[in-house]
Amino acid sequence: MNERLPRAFFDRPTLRVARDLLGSRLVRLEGDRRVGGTIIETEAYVGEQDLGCHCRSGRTQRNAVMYGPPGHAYVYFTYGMHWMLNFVTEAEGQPAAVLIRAIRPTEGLELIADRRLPQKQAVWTDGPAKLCQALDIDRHLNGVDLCDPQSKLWVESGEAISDESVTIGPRVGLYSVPEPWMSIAWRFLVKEPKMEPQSGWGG
DNA sequence: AGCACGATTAACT
DNA sequence: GTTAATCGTGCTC
Repeated sequence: MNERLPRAFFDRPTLRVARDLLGSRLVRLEGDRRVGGTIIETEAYVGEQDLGCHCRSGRTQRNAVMYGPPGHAYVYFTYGMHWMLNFVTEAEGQPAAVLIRAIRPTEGLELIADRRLPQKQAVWTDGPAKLCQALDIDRHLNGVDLCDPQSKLWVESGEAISDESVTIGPRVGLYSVPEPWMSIAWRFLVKEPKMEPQSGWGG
């Protein structure tokens, strides 16, 4: 089960891709060392009509990757210090992507520790900027083709996640976005005993 | 050219 | 629960 997910996986409705990414494995190759983990939280950002999406004002230099073909990485910078990793979905010309919000680290823990200590392991990769720091993901990976056998970032199939194990809710961090986009339930989260969701999810 | 703000995090009280 | 950190981006003048 070490094969990259094919472009057809990403060339589908964004909500389905976001749901199906749960349980799959994010892999980053540093030299000959694998670093990564199981995807446990995602969010969907779908098209120019989605006022929470970076494409709400049309195509710009920053969001251009989202308008390209599916299966590419859209990596952007925010809050003056943080990087975010997304996967482009749907057909070329149709801007949409899935934000990777959290993974459970499984490979390359020593490399992750180098970049995340002195934080505790439980919080090494439980946020979108944290996992980018842990996997050393920044502007250099923007636009990378996840389906190119040569690229150093990709996704592999992993464990199956049943619907009973998935929590669905509103996307995080959209404060001044009009409804229904602020509250629409486009966030997908694996229920895990170990990694408790953030506030507002009182299970 | 200037400005307000952001798909967040970590360290506070 | 609150807030500083920190700068690229997109919008307004």
